[in-house]
Amino acid sequence: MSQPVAPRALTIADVAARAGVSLSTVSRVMNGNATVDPELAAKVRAAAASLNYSASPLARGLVLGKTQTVAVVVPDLANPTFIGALRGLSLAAAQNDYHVLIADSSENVADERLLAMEARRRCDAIVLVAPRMPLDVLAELIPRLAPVVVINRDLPASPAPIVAADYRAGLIELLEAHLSLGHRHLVFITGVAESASNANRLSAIEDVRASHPDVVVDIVAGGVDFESGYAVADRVLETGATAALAYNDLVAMGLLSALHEKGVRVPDDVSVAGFDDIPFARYTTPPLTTASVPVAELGAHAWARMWDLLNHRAPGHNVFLRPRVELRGSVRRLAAPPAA
Amino acid sequence: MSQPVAPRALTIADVAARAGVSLSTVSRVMNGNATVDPELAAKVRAAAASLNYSASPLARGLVLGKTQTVAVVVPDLANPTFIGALRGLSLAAAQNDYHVLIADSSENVADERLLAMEARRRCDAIVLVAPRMPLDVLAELIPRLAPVVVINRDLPASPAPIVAADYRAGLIELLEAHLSLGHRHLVFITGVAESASNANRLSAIEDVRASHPDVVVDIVAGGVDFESGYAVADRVLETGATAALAYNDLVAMGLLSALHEKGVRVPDDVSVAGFDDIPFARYTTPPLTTASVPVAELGAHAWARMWDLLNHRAPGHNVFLRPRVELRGSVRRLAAPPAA
DNA sequence: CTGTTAGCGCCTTCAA
DNA sequence: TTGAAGGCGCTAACAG
Repeated sequence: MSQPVAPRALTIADVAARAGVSLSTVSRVMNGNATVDPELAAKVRAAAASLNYSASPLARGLVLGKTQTVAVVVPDLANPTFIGALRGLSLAAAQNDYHVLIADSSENVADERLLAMEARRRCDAIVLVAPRMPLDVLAELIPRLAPVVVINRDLPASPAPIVAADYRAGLIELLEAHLSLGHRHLVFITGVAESASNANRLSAIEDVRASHPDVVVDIVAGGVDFESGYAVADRVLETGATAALAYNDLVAMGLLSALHEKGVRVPDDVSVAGFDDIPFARYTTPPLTTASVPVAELGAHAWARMWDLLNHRAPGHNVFLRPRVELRGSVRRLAAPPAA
Repeated sequence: MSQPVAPRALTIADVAARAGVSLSTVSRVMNGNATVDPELAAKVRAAAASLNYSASPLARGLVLGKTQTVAVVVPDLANPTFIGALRGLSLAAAQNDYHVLIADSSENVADERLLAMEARRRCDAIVLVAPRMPLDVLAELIPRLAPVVVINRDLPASPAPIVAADYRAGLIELLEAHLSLGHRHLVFITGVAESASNANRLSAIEDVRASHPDVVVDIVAGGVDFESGYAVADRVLETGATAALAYNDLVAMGLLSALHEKGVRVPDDVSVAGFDDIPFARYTTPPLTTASVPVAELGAHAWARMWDLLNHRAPGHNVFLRPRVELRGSVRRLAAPPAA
């Protein structure tokens, strides 16, 4: 036997009948619109309360042309970064009585375009988290999805507000932190070659190389997951670097694990750092030094921009959050500092 | 300047005009309903295609009384279990052209009821993940939200289909696995006392105690997070148990960390196990033995039940997924087994 | 200040 | 087979 369905909700007509007024009066009272005779208003409110009435969002949406809902397009709900952003956004949106629809493309870049357009039809706006979407597709898509807020992409002259972490600046800070600790020979484990965020990282390295001619930064091809980090341990060690910086925490954790198995001590034999500060970074052995990306804040800022857009206000300036260096046990000081 | 909004979508009237037919004909063609003259149908389809028309989900929703959307009520998007379920559900729902609205109560049990009812108004059904919601509230709420599917609660004679992990059975298996490895003195670190899932765990322990009179299982009060595990290390060691089983992986990881700092070797000095198999459990040092809860499958099963409900079919039987023991490096064999 | 009317965009009887 | 008309539940002009 199938589960009985909740009884049909009451309509505005039920309330009107109960209160002995017209539909419009009820509507007005419910929306606090025009002025209504206090006595009637009270009657209406009483009727609505006793009937436990609330207006159908669907019907309101149709006539008002707005759904009180935004869709978030994410590539993969398994990724802590996206979840964090989703969470931050969802909480902030709820504060403004907005709802969040999720559109998980499950890493299928090809479908992302359609998915977003589809989602847009049932929503008032789109929050786009699409790290892999080609720039030209993005450029064509944004006007059709508007209002849109873009997370973690740096689009030149984007018509859509952008909220992103500044991975480049973050990595520079992380590299500099290593230099301050006396490291002069580093090795960076890359992500996937094609990705924009990987280019960011490499550009940061160029920057540091240029400003510190005495420093060597080797590059080892890596990946984005634990296994990648695990796999490159030998190549990392071969460089002879005193510190290894991984594309992200997952890779760093893989490296940590491989080094542990090989009997290479961290940080005594080699220092290791990650990037992102995912929830478990602080719980590795030793705790992982990393650059923390405030993912929930990303979501909250995205909502702030979105809220402006929805209210036809100029959105706040594009915001780039600087990841913060979290120095933990996996990185050690190389030379004793001069006495202060 | 505010971002321009996407142009208003075309209506069925535009298509009708373009094809030179009536609205109803377009509607029929779009829905493949009544039979339409093939020639006309072709014209309509051509018009729709050239105009890039698709029906307004909002308007359809209003007249059809269904939104093609379900809401998932979760206590906290930061919890890997809920995310896993959400992901599994979202992917499965998408297969059936259904959309997922998230309703994050941010652990606010008091608001959960209202949140769910609110969400229900804009959706066709509710998936409820509410581990802390009192039974009586649940009982009162379910009929009003129907159709509903409940995740990870074991309600006696529930009118709503249930999809859950069998924590009790899982813990028994995990305990037995320890016994097979020669452990005779265990210690269990509890979660929060009030929670139903904690009661499950304790009941599992009673079960094992009863069937193995020679085995000692001590109990230490713990919690649900890393810090709790970290804090109870001394009390765990004081028991003299050869193996510690934590309420969940987070607690186990905290314990692991504290033991490491104290110079207590795992698993040589003491074995440690968690529960859940969160994504990072395999990456601890040593890799954490645990009982893996298939969270994404939970979501997929939930959707299957939901799909039945939505199609007025009797839903599949309630399903309890048995967590699987994942024996990893954090637990060791105590006595050499007799030669086979 | 209140009620009547006309849609929002679509689907579905009902006649033709 | 097709078109016209009514209505899903609500809001926003428009009269009164």
